[in-house]
Amino acid sequence: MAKVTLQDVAAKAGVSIALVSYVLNGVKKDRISKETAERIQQAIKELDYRPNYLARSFKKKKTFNIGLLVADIANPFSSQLARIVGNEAEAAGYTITIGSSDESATRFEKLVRSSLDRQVDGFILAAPEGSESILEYLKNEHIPVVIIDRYFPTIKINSVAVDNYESSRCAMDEFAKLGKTNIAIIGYQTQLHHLNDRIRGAVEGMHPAMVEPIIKYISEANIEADMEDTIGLLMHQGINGFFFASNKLGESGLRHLITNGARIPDDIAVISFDGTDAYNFYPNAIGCIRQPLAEMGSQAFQLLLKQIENPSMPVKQIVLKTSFSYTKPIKSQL
Amino acid sequence: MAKVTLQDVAAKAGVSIALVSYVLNGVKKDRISKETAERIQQAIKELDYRPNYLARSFKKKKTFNIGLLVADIANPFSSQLARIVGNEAEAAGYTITIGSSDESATRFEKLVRSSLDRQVDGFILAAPEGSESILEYLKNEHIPVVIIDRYFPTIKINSVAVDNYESSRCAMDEFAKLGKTNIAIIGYQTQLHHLNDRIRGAVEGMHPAMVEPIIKYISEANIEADMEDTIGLLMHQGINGFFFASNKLGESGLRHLITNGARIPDDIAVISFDGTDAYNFYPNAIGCIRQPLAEMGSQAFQLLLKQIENPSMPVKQIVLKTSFSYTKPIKSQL
DNA sequence: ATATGATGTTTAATCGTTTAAACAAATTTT
DNA sequence: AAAATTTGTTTAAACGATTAAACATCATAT
Repeated sequence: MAKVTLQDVAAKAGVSIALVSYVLNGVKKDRISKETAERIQQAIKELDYRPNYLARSFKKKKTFNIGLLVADIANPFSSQLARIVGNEAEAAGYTITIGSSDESATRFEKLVRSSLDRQVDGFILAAPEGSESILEYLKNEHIPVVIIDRYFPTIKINSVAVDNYESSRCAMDEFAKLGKTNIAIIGYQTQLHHLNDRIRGAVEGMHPAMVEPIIKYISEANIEADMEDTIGLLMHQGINGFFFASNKLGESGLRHLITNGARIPDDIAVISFDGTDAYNFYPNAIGCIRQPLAEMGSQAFQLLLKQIENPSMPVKQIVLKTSFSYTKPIKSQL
Repeated sequence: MAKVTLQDVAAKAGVSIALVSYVLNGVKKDRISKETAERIQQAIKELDYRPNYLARSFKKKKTFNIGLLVADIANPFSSQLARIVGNEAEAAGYTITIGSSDESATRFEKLVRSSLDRQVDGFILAAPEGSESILEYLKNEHIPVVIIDRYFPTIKINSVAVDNYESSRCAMDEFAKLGKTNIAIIGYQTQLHHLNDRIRGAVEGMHPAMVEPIIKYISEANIEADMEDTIGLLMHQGINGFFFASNKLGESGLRHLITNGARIPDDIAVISFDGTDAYNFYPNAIGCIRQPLAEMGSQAFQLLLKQIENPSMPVKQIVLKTSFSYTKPIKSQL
């Protein structure tokens, strides 16, 4: 019942543990006699030997485990990312340990520390507001890191993100096409650059025919109440185009637009940066800026892997393109 | 730059590594002189020493890591569970490693094996169809396990689940209240007992006034197409009550009910076992059997913890109650 | 004065691997 | 036939912690 170790295999095959290890890892292949190798393989099979990865990791100082710290694991953006990174990692023989910072820098730092204590080989991080110092620390310690979804202009560090500014700017063309000229831009009250880029992009994407947009900042801790107030107010100000800067904002905003009797898209057009499954339940077409999640996850992991294998790799900041499309509303036959 | 070890701390404090370890772990408190202890604490702080958990786990044969294998990490049921278990674990000083079997027994076994190789202290498992043999194996090896959400009648093993049969049976009373008598029951084509219990419960929950229910089995691999056919067919058979046996079935079913022009709940009432966020976007009230996710996760972890601490603990099978409620549809002011 | 006990600290083995270095035996080169 | 090389295998140290046991030193009881 006790765990089978190299020792047991070696005893059974009548060789030293070193030889078993060599066979197991395929090193010194040319030096080991065919018969011995076979005998060892046989013993491994018969005893159903399974290496103790803990011992191996300990000795080799490599855990094949990476820390993935997302912003909010309950958000489909995060959970899908986790799934993609997980698959990518598995294919490369790595496992991931997922943590959710819930956008708290304190919690984030705690998670980073605890992952470090567990000797992760690297990190993929959706770092929250105020996490610059811990990122600097990781950089100084030469710990492989890839920032995902976000970026921090003051820190030169590997990252994978989308072009938030440009995507938002272009989305305004859609409002223009539909003849919407009174635009409201709903964003978070935040210091995160990638989110503020969305606002900036939208603002600077206004067409000449449009009036000065109204910008509202929602507090993340209080989305529902804030949104209710905001939408209620704006409905009486002739807004005919809403731009929501995140999937959660859009979800909440849409709900309140409906309760306020908005007719979408005839009276009011809606564009959201990213979406959720719930959008597909909505009876009207919503414009969505789609993020290439699969590519983000895959690129982030590959970049991290390169960095793990070559710690002195020059910093690489990958910016991916988004795509734009409308949801296909379910049309009732009634 | 190199990692600070006990060795370094010991050298700095001018003591042996054993003493540092004792201070670190708070053992032999009464034997260590106050001055030495302070000197060591000082050295720990000055060097910013952080224990190598890998080494510790290796020595103590305890990783404080548990494997959480869910059915499908993309399903909110799974991801929320992961979040809850993760928090519960964190509070107890454990980490979790999440895997998604995607309901494949082969993949499930692979994940279990790989977690074992990494020396997890135990498992919380949403075991898929056909995983009995690997569960037996875990049981025989006395590896702490808690099955969650499901159960396997042939295996006596710790579990936390809801009363699927009773919940479904009682849900039929709702149809009765609404005067719905022609019920369609939509389930998965599966061998999983907890899912079939839902069907059985619904069937045996029929009221005398109801006609024999129609039961349809959807293939999980092909939900959308199967559901389209099924709903299309049933709409012409005078069905006025739909019971969906899972959140995903309900989501898909609702979509197709809308496209088929169903008027909910006037003509057709809908009850679903569990729901998703998308349900809240739906303009009509949907009956939902709600699972006590937080309690499931918490109980599962606590049960596992007890088992880890006392491996000879008698098997405990926890059955939790569900609750029933309708979604609050968003009403347009139009 | 000597045995006994308490106090404070160190020694050394151990966990299961990996891997450089040493070694012995067989083979090839001089 | 001695030297050099190749082939096949073993020895032993190391990774960073834990912990039982040993060891001093000092205080107290006899």
